Amino acid sequence: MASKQGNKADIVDVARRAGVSISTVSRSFNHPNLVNLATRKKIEKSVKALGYIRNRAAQAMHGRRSGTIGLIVPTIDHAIFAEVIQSFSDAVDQAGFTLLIASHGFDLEREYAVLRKFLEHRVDGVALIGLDHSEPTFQLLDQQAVPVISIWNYEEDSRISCVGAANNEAGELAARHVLDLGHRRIALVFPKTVGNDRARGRLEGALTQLRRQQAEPPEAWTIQAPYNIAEAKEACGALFDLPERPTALLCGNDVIAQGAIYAAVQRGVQVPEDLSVLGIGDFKGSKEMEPPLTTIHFPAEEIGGLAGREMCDLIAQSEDLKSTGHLVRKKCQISLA
Amino acid sequence: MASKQGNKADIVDVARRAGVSISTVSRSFNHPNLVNLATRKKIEKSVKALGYIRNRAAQAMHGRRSGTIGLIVPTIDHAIFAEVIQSFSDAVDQAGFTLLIASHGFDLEREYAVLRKFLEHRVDGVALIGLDHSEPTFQLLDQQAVPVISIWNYEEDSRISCVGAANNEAGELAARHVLDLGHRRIALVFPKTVGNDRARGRLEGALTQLRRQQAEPPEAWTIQAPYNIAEAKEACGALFDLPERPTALLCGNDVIAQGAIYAAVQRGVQVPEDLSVLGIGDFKGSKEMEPPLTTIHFPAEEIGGLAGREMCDLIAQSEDLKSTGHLVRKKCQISLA
DNA sequence: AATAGTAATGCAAACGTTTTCATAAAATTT
DNA sequence: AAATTTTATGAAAACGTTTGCATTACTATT
Repeated sequence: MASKQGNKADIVDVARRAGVSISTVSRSFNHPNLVNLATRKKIEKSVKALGYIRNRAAQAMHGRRSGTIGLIVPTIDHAIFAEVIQSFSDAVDQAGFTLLIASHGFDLEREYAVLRKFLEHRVDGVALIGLDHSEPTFQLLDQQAVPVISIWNYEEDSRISCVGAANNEAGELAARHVLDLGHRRIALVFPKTVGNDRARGRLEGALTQLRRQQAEPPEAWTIQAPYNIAEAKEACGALFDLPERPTALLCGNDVIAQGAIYAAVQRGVQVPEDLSVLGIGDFKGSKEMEPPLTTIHFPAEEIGGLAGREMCDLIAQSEDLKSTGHLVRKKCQISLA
Repeated sequence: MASKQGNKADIVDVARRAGVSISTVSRSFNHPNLVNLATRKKIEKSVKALGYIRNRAAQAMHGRRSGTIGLIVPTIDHAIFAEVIQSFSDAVDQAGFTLLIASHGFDLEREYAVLRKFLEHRVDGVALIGLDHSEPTFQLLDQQAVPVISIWNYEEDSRISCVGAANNEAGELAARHVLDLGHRRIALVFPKTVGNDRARGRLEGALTQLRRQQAEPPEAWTIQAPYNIAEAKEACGALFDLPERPTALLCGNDVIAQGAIYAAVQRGVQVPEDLSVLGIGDFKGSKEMEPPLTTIHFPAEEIGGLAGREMCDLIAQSEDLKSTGHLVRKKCQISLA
């Protein structure tokens, strides 16, 4: 019975078996250069023999970092969030952090609840999607002074640090592209914009550009579709069945655009001859479709990776206590794919 | 200066401000019924005033559960894993757990490393994808006696608990379907199967069924394509350009099938008139394609949710110490979508 | 050979909780 | 009114680490 009744070995067991004090064991993990090589070997052997695994919860109690970062997203099951989650995860993994993740289903009150839960776990940093958050969320972040970063949107006057691209520019670029192609009869298909600053920015950017060129679409050509290929297909189908059909379609994201293309193919509407369809997002596979989808590239992977690295930096800084409380903002470029 | 130099309030600060002992504060959180209502109110007020947030790391140190579950996946950025992650996350969230997530990029050594990291965080349970894992991984799980569940595959003699569907049945069902449609000239497009028991099972199931009906495809019609729409499209395109073209295509998953359909459309091959394409996975949007994709439904959402609930049960059981060490296996049904 | 410095180690306090046990006060029973 | 039970609370030990300080044993310097 190397250990007590509970089967798991702790640092005391390791120390006993190696014939040294627990301080030495602890040091051999955290400051190996302060420990004699021979002693270190003995400890290592003892660790192996007992199958000892360090307890980070206990470490975290010493004001040390917990080694975790919390990521809160609206939803995981989403082509583009999955991409950004992946690259964020890779970046923080590389720095040795463990990722806590939770989704709130686009409900900002649940977002607040998740944030509280993460803070109970003493995450070293928090990452959120977008810049639309509830006032209690902002206050809690502020009060707890936890390093925080917003992923996805760039805004020069954001309340918290952010890494992302400008959605309004994406909308503008999309609009400019179809205008440059010579289109004047342009329709818009966007998801609901309440509580969704991403979609709102894109829509506003597109509208601004269209108005500037006196090509604002009539009401009947400004339709809503959720982020869902089946419903988008149906909504766009209804649009195509109108007596007056647009010659170009600006879609809030690629899923909607894919639905639009399928609706067009279904009706024998030739893309791009009869109709230009433009997406935003540049999802995997969009370019490979037949007919191919033209789309504005939204650099999700780049944003996620950059945000992850920035998050780690922020944490490192906050550790130095010389934390200037300085916000960081990084802008990634959108482009025509 | 309500608190010490460090700005964050702890239970001692709360107790002082409320004029009670820390025991009482702790009790009012964990066993509120043992604490006088008036006292509880005072404590609550103090908590609010100080912005106190409980420290789960400290709780975890008392042999209490950490309240976390670790999920290790090959990759997050994957239509179908994203779906299963989402439903697993929802299920464990609902039980109050926090999810730790990490991806290993199909590298079983990294999987082992991630598992170790999770165990350092003293996760209450671990979930893995599939049943192919390294021997050290199995041994570590065993030795640490941590509740563990495998998501995705069902196998009646699995080494660890599992919740999933039978991939070989999916392959069989797919093959039977095209055979029933009268096809004899059938090609197979599957991803690499080494270290991927999902793909291997499907492929074996399909081959078994085809052989049974003397319709085993020639070598040239058994091709490999990664889980990637662009490469799948290209690989299938090459297949279609062969002098002898199959009349049906069995694809290892929907992404490959989508690539196949695009390759067909690109060449003017009519689906389903000239060619039947069958996918496995039933991704969002597969049915909405034009031409639509027929696919075997793999119940990812159901599996994730079930696995999440089962994971929580396993943890609850292991707490009771009467842990029989009994494995749990749940089979979800695949079906023609 | 005496001194100063360095390397290696141990002791004990600290971290923020939970929980067992003891005790005091109040409510209930006799 | 005394005895008993119940309710509410606090003191202190415990959880598994890290770390500042003290101690010892070398090594290098004079």
